[in-house]
Amino acid sequence: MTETQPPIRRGRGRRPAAEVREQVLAAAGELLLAEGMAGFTIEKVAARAGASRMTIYKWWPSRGALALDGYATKVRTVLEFPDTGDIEADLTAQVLAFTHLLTGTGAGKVIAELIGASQTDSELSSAFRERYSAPRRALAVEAMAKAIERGQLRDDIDPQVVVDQLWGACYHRLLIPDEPITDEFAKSLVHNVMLGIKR
Amino acid sequence: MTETQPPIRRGRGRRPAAEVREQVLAAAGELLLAEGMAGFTIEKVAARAGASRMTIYKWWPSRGALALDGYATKVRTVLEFPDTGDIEADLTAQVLAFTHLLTGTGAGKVIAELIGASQTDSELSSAFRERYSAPRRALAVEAMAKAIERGQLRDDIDPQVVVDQLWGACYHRLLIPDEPITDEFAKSLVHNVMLGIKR
Amino acid sequence: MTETQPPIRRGRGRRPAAEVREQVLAAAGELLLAEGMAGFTIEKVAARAGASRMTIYKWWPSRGALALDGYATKVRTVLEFPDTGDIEADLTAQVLAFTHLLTGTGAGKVIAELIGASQTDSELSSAFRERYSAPRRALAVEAMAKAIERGQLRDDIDPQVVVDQLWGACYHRLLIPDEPITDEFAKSLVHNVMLGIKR
Amino acid sequence: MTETQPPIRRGRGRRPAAEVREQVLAAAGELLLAEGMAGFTIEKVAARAGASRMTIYKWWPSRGALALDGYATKVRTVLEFPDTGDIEADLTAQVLAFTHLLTGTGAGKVIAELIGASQTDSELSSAFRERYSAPRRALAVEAMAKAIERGQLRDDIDPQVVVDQLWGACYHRLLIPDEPITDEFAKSLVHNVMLGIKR
DNA sequence: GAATAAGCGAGACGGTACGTCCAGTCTTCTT
DNA sequence: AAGAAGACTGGACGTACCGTCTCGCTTATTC
Repeated sequence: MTETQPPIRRGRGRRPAAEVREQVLAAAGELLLAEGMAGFTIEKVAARAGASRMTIYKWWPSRGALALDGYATKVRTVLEFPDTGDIEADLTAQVLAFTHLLTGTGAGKVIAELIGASQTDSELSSAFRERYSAPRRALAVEAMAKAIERGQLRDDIDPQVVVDQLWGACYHRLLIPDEPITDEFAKSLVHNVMLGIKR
Repeated sequence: MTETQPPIRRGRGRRPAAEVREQVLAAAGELLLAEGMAGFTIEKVAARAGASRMTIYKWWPSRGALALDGYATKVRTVLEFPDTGDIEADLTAQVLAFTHLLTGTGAGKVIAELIGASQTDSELSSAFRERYSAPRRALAVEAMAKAIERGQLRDDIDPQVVVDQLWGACYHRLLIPDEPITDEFAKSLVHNVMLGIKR
Repeated sequence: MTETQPPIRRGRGRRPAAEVREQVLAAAGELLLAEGMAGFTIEKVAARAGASRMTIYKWWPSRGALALDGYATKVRTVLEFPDTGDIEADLTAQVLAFTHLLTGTGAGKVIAELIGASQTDSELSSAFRERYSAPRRALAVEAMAKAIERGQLRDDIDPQVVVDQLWGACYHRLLIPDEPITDEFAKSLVHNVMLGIKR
Repeated sequence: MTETQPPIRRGRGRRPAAEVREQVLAAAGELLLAEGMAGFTIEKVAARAGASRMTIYKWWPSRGALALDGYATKVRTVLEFPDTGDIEADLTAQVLAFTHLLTGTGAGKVIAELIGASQTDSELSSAFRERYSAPRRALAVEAMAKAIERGQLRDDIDPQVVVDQLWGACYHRLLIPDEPITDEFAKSLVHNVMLGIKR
């Protein structure tokens, strides 16, 4: 059986869109991890992918949108929020997982730069919210809603706000690194908001 | 307000450094408010200020650093954290003031873009932290430390974490606007963290 | 006149070659008159004709060849050189007719641009000579040959050279417009070459 | 005496305009002769000259204008029309010199392509006329005017028209090569127009 | 009080990337 | 089986800024 390896046809004619998209996304992801958003250029992505700039402009609305897609292709994180019945434990686990993602791998820098770029790239901004932040926020909110039903949390709180106080606090230290992101920090976040800081 | 008075054409010769700096900063501030970071260009600042690009490069290490300086010149916010003895009221007042700054004026967008640009501009990043975020963080931490001494707050909490849970949550909604920044939100932030959300 | 009628969308399937050719040529002629060679693009012709670029490439070897064909379709000049027996009158009439063609309608600009493009498009160059200039040259040469036989012209002259001195002179003023093309000019051309300029 | 050889400074800073212009023109001339107008690209000229495209756009209004300048730099023909007192001999000599220029060297092709490009490049068109064709036309006209004064030519002729019948005829065969450009042709041109072709 | 040094404005330069246009090639779908 | 539709590479276009560098001035400092 002669492994007819994927030919990766080149030259001028038409190629299956899927093949091109795949190569472009791979190149985008690699470049993003290698150089960060500062060196992330449509020109460089095109060169790396062996594709034409025109093709990229046809499929992606902005530099940032391409970067996000490239990153997503590279990382493809699982989207889950296990419900053990103990909301405090679950929140702690999730926040810890998030801080580990931010600090443990190169993902922290990339996410920070994507959020940074989204401040002046509305295409990236909406793409990031729709495909990244909003779904994650929804999962956490849902888990807390269930906990309220179970009577584990007060029923007069807004879970959306709690999300900002847990994950938003982590983003804060990521984007404005006055203070470091540690496990202690992650645990304190949950602890504070669960028990309150009032004496 | 900032009466862009006639460019004061002074010929090409040497001018006092102070005068030049002043005009450059004014121009930078105006341009930042007018076009945002996206259109904020050293070239445009130089043209607006009637200054040479060389001069700007001599005094500011990066585009972002210049933008921050220009913004600071334009807004020059007061730095204070009144201590009434009631920590909950003080925190609420401060967080509300902050959200009003972010939403009420054009400052929100500028701050967001500055933080965004700081992700790929280390000069801007450190300048922002040293001159903007760190001092404000210190004030809030100090206020909470006093409240701990007064016995109003538990003594096993880390005020630094609380800062992230209050101000960081606001930054979260500013930078990733999945949810809006409202007065209700601001008040809930303080309330949640003071009493805790556990039933 | 040329009523650009609605593109006749016919779906994607096969169409009779003749129909396609006709529509492409019509589109080419219109576009040429409308925008000149500068804006004459295979892409635009295809769009105007509702045809595929591939089809055009299959039938015409170059942009210029298509333009020439389109022009010929649009103008379809009569090819005649009436012989009244008076060679001087006939030459004057023909040269005048030519200058009127060049100046009176938009044809002058188009012919000039076709000749211009033919300098870097060998397909266009040979097509233009074979289908346009050579036949006209032959007619004039033939008329003069007859006049030589009739004894109206000297028998030691080369009619080919005279063609260059009459029509070539007109092309000269068309392509390098230092001097205008007037009736006076046309008449002088014939007069000079008939009688000579020597005292 | 350490021969401080001309450094041909490179790098980013400002270079004397004259030096850059010189190198660009040299590159333009070389490229024009090497590839003709078809391959004559601002991009290639810039690369060859080690200059920035922006610089070229700043100094030359169009591709054609640059090509003409480059050609002129490369060839720098003498501009003269010797007056021996015998107008027929002088015209013959000049026309022959012109045909030799067109056929003997690579100049013919280049001139043809420049005239060709000038049909869709108004900057080139006016530059060519002002700097190339008009002065040459004026010289020939002046020589004939003197001959008229000397009584060698009829005083009712327009020298401008004669120019078209001599040089224009040559351009005709250059641009629409139905017939070749030979010495015989050149001599016939003058002969025909001097004596007339009428029997 | 005149010479000198320190900057400054102006702006050109090499570069990099942008976003666009078209050429020419190739494939898939449709009639 | 031919044509439409249209995606693809490639290359040039003209533009915008970047950061660097040189001029010619003008002012402030020094002799």
